[in-house]
Amino acid sequence: MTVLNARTRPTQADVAQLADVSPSTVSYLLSGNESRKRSFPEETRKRVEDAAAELGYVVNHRARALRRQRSEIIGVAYVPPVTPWFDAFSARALRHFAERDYSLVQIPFESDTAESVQRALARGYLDALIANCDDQDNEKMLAYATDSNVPVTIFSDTIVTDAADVVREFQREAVIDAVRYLADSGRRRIVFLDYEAPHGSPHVNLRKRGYLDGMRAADLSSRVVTCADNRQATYDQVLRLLAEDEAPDALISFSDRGAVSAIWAAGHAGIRVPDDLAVIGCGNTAEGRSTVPELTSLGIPEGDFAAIFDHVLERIDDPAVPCTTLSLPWTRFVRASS
Amino acid sequence: MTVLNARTRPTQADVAQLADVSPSTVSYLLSGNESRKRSFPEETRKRVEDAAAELGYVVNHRARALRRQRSEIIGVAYVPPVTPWFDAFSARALRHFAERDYSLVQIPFESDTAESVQRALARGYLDALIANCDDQDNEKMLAYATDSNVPVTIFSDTIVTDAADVVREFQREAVIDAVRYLADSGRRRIVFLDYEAPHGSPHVNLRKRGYLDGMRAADLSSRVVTCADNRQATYDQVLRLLAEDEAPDALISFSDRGAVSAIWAAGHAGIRVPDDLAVIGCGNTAEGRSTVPELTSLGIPEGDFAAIFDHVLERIDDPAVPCTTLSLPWTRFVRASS
DNA sequence: TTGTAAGCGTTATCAG
DNA sequence: CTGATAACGCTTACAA
Repeated sequence: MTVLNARTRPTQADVAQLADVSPSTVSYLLSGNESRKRSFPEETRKRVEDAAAELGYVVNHRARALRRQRSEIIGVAYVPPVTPWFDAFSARALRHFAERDYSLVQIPFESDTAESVQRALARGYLDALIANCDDQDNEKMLAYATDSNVPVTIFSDTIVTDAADVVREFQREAVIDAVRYLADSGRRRIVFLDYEAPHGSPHVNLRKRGYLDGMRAADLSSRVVTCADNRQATYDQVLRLLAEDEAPDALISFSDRGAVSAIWAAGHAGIRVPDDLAVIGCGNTAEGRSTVPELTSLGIPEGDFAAIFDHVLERIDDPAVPCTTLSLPWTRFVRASS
Repeated sequence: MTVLNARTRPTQADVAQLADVSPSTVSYLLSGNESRKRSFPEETRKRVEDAAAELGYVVNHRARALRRQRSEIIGVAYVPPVTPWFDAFSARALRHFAERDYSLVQIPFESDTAESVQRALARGYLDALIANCDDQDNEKMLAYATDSNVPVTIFSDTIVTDAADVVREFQREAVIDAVRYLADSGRRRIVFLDYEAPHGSPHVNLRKRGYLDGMRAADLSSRVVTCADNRQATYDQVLRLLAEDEAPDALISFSDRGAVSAIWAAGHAGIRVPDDLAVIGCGNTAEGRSTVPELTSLGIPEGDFAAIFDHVLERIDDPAVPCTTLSLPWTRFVRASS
């Protein structure tokens, strides 16, 4: 004998009572699969739907999650501050999963502990996790994945594992290709703008690697300038660089952000882009599109995330589906700056 | 008669069996309150803890959420792209709530529909929601809040409601104060750099309002320059502005971002900041700290979010706690640029 | 000090 | 076509 609590949301039992059917009928009609639904007469279905509408019934997610062993929540983990790329990625994920009735949540975490991700995975309120972080953190993700049994997807060009789906971007190869592209168009003094890794993380800098390999292949002598992680500082450094006797005729930047600063610096040094100086960034972010001239950039092609998302859903549906390695090679988006 | 599924995580029943106690004992010991725990002899507790460790038991969040009617997940909703301010805010929230055993998730949503927030609230997997958006979206949040019964907190200087906690930032008053500050230090030609609202949203621009009111109070004639939402464009506009005959001797920008572009423009026009031109931004973001000279900015003081977070927790613990209006007035952070 | 048992709201099996 | 009924894993009176 339960007194109906006014503060509490209506349950299927309430709907059943009002529609004068059994709770299981309500369950079938309100959240069963389509074919099962069709086995009910139109009249019953309407009665139930009306009753639900009248009471403002909406399914209790907690109960459903327990019973179905599925929360219909997918998480994307990242280390703040958010990058424009990650922003775009989440937006695509949000839409893709929403169409399939999944919620998407972002889990920001601190790189040293990754505590919030660990908590999320241990508590098990996620059906899957997509992590966008460096290899150091990726290793943690793999560990959490194995002892929480939650399907995890990571982005890494180097890690080999069967504990998680891995997305390969082939960053190194993309930069090699960019160097070749510049060399082919006659550039000789190509300089790489690098950034110090945050927190002295020891992860491999594949973009720099690609630059060095590319330069060696083109038989050009390489030069790396390490910039401070700060627009103004980058700007100043590029300004000095361009004032040198043997000034570069092309720049490849670790990030679009650095490349944008370089374009500004060139502009104010009276150096024409791309005529006197070609500039290429990495990331293919929105920021690069709003400079004058527009920035050529290397990055993940838009529109190809679907394969990743779908594989995540497959793994949720059937845990026996094996982890795979997905290829999502960076593309060269040639715009006005090169 | 259930066969223990190998893929399934151990339950309290498994722990109980191994430790040779009843399931409720395990529950009390592993997730009961402290005083209850102390009523068990050390020996039992140790047996249970050892068994749990051996099996790698971790509480099933879905079952607990159903039973406790509480998910211990708090959401912060926002419209991408993320702002530096929101980044900082989430980081503080993450830490504050984590210390109290709550998870924090971010819910990005699209401003026109707010569908993902609606879904999250309807499904009820959040114990509370903090939304950071403009008044247009805030109205939606209020509607969702009332029909989902989830405690919601919004940021608004104008909305009056008892359906949600409201945080007042007093942006208008802060800008009035900034104008007075500039006027007192002898500035006369103070210009406001404004931005067009995205998607033509009709929300009140309290910063501009404050500027206009402040100028009137100081008996100065006002001038608003509306910039495109784009660093380069702002830069160019400020450059033109500074080349005028009656060039401004002070700028107040709607955002730190715009103020930073202004500082750069001044630098390249050979105009000294702050001697010839004072610059003040809004938001007190990290970006402003990395310019030369450092940017004076208006914004929420760091370290005062605790009151907001604690009130959220109070409302979770007791739904009868009434909604309040919290004051978190913007402060003037005077640095080198003014 | 510990165990029994009744739920939390939903889904799925199975019988009618 | 519909309705009992038994879980899902955990919490918490209440009983022993």
